[in-house]
Amino acid sequence: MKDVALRAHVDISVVSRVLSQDPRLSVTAATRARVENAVRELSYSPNRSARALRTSKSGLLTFVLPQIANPLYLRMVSGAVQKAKDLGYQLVVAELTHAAEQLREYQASGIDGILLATGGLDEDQLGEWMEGQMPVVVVNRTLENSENWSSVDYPRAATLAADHLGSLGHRHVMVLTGPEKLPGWSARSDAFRAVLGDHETVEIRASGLYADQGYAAAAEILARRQGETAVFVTSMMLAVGLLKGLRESGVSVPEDLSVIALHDDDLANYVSPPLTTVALPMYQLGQLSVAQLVNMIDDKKEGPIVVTDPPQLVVRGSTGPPGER
Amino acid sequence: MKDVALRAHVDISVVSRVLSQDPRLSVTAATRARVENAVRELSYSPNRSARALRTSKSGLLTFVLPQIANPLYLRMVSGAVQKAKDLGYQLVVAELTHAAEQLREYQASGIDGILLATGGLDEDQLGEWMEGQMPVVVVNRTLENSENWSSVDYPRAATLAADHLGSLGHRHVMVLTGPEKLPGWSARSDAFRAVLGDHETVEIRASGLYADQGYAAAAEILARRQGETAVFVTSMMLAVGLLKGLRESGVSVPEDLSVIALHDDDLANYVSPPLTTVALPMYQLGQLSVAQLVNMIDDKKEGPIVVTDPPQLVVRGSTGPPGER
DNA sequence: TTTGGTAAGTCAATCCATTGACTTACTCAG
DNA sequence: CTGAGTAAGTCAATGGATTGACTTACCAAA
Repeated sequence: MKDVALRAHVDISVVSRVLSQDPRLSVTAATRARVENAVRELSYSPNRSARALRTSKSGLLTFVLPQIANPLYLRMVSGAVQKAKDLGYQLVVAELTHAAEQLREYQASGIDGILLATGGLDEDQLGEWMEGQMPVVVVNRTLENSENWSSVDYPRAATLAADHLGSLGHRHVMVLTGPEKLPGWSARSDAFRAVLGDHETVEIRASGLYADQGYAAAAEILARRQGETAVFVTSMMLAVGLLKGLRESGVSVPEDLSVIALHDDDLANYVSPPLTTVALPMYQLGQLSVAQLVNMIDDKKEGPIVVTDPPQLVVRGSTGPPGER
Repeated sequence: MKDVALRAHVDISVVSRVLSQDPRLSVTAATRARVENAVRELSYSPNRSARALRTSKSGLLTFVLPQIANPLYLRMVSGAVQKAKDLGYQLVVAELTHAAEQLREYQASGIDGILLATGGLDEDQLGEWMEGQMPVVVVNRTLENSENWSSVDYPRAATLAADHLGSLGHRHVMVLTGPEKLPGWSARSDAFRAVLGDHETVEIRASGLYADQGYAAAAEILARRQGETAVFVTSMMLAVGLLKGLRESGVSVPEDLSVIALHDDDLANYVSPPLTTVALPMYQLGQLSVAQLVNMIDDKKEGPIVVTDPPQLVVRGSTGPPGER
């Protein structure tokens, strides 16, 4: 920066102010141009560490994930990386371990804010994260005691799925959800019930959110089935496992049983039969969550965010008209 | 740090030296203890930005990926994150865009080193990355003009696959590989040929490394097939797509054609039939690559790394004895 | 001609840790 | 008792950018 100042024949403070667009500085156009040229000629770019030290902002955000290797999260991460870059931040990824410990660490390492994709933490556990003085946005779920969350439109997605099944002629449907009693989750199945009518819908809880647990849930689904002709699954990986379970039990999809799931991924194309899904804008969710977090960091207040890009029904082979039985 | 020094009745330079284990400092055990207590009591931890400024080391590594959402890379990323944390670094993720531009950016942002998972760059393009003065480790492939790469043992993995097919009775096998003429890739199929004998093996090149391209390759495989009873696929996602292509063409796996692929992922369980694979230690690859990169940063010389954990054959449903045709 | 006001910059402290050079008080050999 | 040597610390410059306070020169109004 000193070199730039020298070359432009100004004080380094002018350089700093020009670069950071300080409104309190007034400069002639000529001076400004000299500075900008010097910056270009020396291909100068400010030292992040120095800036971080002075401003006590590191320009780093951490995205904390329960497990890195989950396709669902990746879209979000991808969107978050992109947006972070646009806003001048860098995104560090980390796996969820112990809240208190991790928080201390991030505090110490000068992270500016945290994106938290929890999958399966209850509000108490989340409390630990929110109580620190570090900005945290909880991604992909709603929260009752806080505004710092972001989500996609699950009720609407569930409605889309229900409409699809309804229009195929299904009247009795089971719901397969994850283990938690999370506000977000129940909204999914609530919206779903609304469309198909009020009668009792059997809801099965898988013990997790991954394919294995969906596979394991197949048995329970078949055992408790009473004339239902379709299964609505609230998370794609569960459905992938379920499909395998059904296949091995000799249930043919969609003739015997239709399956539809929330969330879409390329993978849905490659299971057999290809899985009908409702695609949700997870990339945008990542982007908007970063924007929201950065706003918090900058003390611009902002409420919760629900991504407005509409869910898309992706019809593949796992849904069809109910068979006559 | 000043507070700690005050509390321990020493100069802050003593604190600094105790904390960074400077061998040039000599202190009495008592003084050292006082410092350590003060650190604990104030739960002090050094300011990363200040340290970064002073030492011009940011403690940040960037893992550059062609696309974040690929399960293969994720294991590596996961291992890398873990190891980086152990070594006191944080891992930033980024998607591959334009080399020169990205390099400048990382230089400016004070990144200490780069892990580069290229999938499909040729050595020229890689050259751009290697020529800067920034430490770069190219992950998951070999390089001819540089020592800065890390890989897993592909020849051995290919041998395992070949042995498996051989012991099932297959004698004529096709190979489906990715598009590049990369040293790493040909090593895979070379080792493979060695086991099954010298006769010409038909090698099909998919136009990419993802499921779609495997799907597209199915047609070519069937067209060029001449009595081969198995396909060896050098990358799992290709095989996943291939399986779908074969299914749609009415080829039954493994009765008509066995399929075996390199790399394993949970996903292999959920395609139909479940895919037989050779699992490679990608998590360890991520770990060791970080270790290697950090050594480079610290100027400890280190050659290329090949992860020694052995590949594991994972037999699932996509391989079987050749059918009589 | 003086005064006030403003545009255009400049000054210098500050963020916090690191590190080469230096001091001080001892101990021990001669 | 003296000088050399060492253990145990201390001093202070340094890294690069930011920012509140201050200066200087010039113009316009009275």
